[in-house]
Amino acid sequence: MKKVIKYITEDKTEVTADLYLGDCKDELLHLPDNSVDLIVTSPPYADQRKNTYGGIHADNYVEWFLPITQQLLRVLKPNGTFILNIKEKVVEGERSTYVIELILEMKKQGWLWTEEFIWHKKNCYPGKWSNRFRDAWERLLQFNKSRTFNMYQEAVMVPVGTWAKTRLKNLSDTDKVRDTSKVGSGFGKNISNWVGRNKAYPTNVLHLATECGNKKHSAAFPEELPEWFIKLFTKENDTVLDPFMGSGTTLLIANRLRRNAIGIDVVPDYYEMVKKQFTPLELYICEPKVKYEKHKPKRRYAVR
Amino acid sequence: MKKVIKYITEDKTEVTADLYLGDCKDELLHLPDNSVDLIVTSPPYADQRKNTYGGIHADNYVEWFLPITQQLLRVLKPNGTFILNIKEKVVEGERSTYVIELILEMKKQGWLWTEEFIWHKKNCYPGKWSNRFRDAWERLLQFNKSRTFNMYQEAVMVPVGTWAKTRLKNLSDTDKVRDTSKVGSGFGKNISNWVGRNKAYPTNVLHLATECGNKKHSAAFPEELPEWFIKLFTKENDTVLDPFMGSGTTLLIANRLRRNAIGIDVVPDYYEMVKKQFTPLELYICEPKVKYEKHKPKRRYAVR
DNA sequence: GTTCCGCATGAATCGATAG
DNA sequence: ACTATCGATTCATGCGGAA
Repeated sequence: MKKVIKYITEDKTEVTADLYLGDCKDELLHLPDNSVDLIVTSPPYADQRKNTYGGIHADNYVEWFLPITQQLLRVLKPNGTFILNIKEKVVEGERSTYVIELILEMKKQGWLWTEEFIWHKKNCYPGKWSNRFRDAWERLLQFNKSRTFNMYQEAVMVPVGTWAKTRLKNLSDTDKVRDTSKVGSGFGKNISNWVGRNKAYPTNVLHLATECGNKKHSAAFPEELPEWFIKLFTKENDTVLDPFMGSGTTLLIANRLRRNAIGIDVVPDYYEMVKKQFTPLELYICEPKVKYEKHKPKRRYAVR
Repeated sequence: MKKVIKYITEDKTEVTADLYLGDCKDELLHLPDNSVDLIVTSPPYADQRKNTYGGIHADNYVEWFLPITQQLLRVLKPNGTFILNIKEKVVEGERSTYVIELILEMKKQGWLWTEEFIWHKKNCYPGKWSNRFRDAWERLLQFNKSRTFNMYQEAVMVPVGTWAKTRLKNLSDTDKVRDTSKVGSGFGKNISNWVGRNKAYPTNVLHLATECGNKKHSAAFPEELPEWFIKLFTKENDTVLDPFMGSGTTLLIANRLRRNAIGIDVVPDYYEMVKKQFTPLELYICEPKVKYEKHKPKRRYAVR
């Protein structure tokens, strides 16, 4: 099953959102070879989310996942990137090893394990104390088909530390904040050219907040996470795939950043929910780009 | 070779520091079974520290390390804990797999892999590459012999004078600006929210800086790291072991916290340096315990 | 005694050059 | 061809000396 939603932005750029309902192992067969620039996904963890995904047992997890990664390897472009958000769970007081076993098996498939980013979750509720240690991080495994993958580092630069404040004396605090938010919105590339050296390249630790407000969806995936990787590994009009789209956060961000999106989910409720999300109630008149992009761009749409 | 240094604190408590010079695989044979409460160590990483430790090649690392973990398993008490600080390096554009292979092999030895803490390094090594960001984290793998290991969470949750307060006291503008900018919405966007709290909420991510001021030795091991684990996994008069003691940071902290310490190192220079460190020039008059341990306890010493 | 500023120093990584 | 060494790149921290 397939549904294509096409957006035409004010500058005549088309970005699409293709939705598939079904097991991604099967639905991925519909995608051609070497057609996806970035895969960002957060598959169901072992024995998690039993109600929706049926709960894959930790012992069978690798076996279950490998046919999918085989397909992902096929559809990914030679210079594309696969970001896998996963964390092993604790079973009877011990950490399961299916994640590290999966890494070793994927290498045998031909994947390169190029990096492991850490998502360092920040506490949303500073006043709330628990009697247990909070699990404050998750793995973001990066896999590639080639060592020469595409990477647009300037898109995700961060403000430099205060040690360089002598250089920034002429800039006010509001200037700095405004520059930051502008970069954060995903537009206005290469601001560092005219701001000077007040930006630094980030590290492989992402210090982001967990999603606090939105508890509608089971998968609490902060928007900043896919946004960061989409900006880092794709350019406009590239294609982003999420084979376990869930509530569709990755797709939404991809379209917002003018990337084409492909989403797959086996759960009809998720599929319908995302479909609705991608169907605006009205046609909007296109507006010109606004400086600093505080809003989400209006767009016309068509369903074919 | 062995050297025992005994401290007698003001409340008649004795804490000792045992130093061994030699390969820890051999020296560990001198320790009795089930005699150590906590092992905290940072072995030489693969292809690292060539000038001092010879540099173990990544391909041989697991084979080299397993006999040592076998001994560590023997000397650790049934309810003790082993904290292993390690990080794989990049080889030909890919992350080495020797660390995750080591985990799998240690499980075969009987170890339980119970937790993985993350050391998020505030000041990581600089550099820029076209396909990679700076590496800002290291693994702190926790292994146990039993699921019912000793853990004194109150010690690290308990307030003041510890890790949390010192960190917050030095809260830099970098923290505020950068964290705020990275998080678009919601609250809890800022570490400064923690200021004023009298309790540290423990997570499995430790956000610490390396110490690059110490020019004498190469051990960039921040004191807070062993301190945190020693408080978490031992009580006073317990025994802490570091089979790769290096500059002896772990031992020093252990004694300071009134834990017995055992250190091993194969490098004579390190051995001599640590020995000197544990030999104060004067006898100090004992002082009463100060609340929250803001000071380093004075102590008498004896060498036998 | 503060605050400020200059400076060396890192468990790094890549690509080119040398043996 | 394959391994070993070297230069270039980069940024936060804490120390010491100065204002």
